[in-house]
Amino acid sequence: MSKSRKNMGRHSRIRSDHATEVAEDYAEAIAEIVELQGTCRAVDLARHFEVSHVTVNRTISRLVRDGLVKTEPYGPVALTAGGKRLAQAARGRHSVVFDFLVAIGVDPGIAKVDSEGIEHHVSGETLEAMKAFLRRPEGR
Amino acid sequence: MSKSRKNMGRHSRIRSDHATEVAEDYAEAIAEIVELQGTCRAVDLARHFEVSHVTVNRTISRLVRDGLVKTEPYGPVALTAGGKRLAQAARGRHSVVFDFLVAIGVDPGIAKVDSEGIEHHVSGETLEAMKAFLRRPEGR
DNA sequence: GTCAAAGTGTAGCCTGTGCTACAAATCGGA
DNA sequence: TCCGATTTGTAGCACAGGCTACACTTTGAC
Repeated sequence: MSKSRKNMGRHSRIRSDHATEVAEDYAEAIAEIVELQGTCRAVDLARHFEVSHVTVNRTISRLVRDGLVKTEPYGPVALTAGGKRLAQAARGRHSVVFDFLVAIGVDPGIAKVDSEGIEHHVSGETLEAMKAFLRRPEGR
Repeated sequence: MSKSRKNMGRHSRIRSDHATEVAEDYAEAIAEIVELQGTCRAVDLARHFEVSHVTVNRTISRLVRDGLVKTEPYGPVALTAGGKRLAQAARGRHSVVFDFLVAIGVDPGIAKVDSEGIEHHVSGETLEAMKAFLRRPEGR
């Protein structure tokens, strides 16, 4: 991340936000797993994302470096305050996108997959438009 | 691309489709530039995506390798038949997503940026739902 | 308590996408 | 025609994200 993200143009911003996407996905997944199981281990994330534990390991290192996650050798993975904030924000966006897709008639199974990809590219304005749509009385 | 994409799970598929996204973006951009200027040079793409010409160069090499693009040393960049097909498909999806966002009330400027990110994550089913929405008589 | 299974860490490899710096080619205008 | 500006090519670096192979801890069943 040599440029300061703020000074990036639209296109390069779109491309280089992959790191952020990954961070959001991980934060969301960790929050979810902790909620379900009490703690989250690396192997849970490996299974969740269907990648090797090595990849998870290094991603977690980056998240630790970026202050989103706490962990100890051979110990579980936990979100920091910042990580929790990120997870909650991602979750909020995710659920709006999901509900929205279902509202326009997409099958929930499809909507689940698509919303995971779409959520990272939805601006605040578009999210508001989706929320507004969901508030319409006519419904779907 | 060691795994055959077909055998990938949802999550890994989502992640590893970045190469495809880039290919679609380039195909779309090349088609657009050719339409506007007659030919497309590497420098046009560099300006379009706001990346260095070196990055464009190597990306084009990959597209050539993948049979989407034709080019010669110091020559312009042209799409192969496959590249044109990809460009057209991407363009179609892009315009549906853009029109859809505008239809639900998103500012066109915002919709332009968001649709570029979203288009790659929209399944055929979701695209159909968007098209169906656009066909509604009530309009927005 | 021991030992195997499960989980985690580390080394080393590949590809993709970004860059700077420098070299070579092409093209236009004087 | 020639020279400088533009464009393209190449070398080499960094980092993210994927992997396999192998080593080491933890944990649980016996």
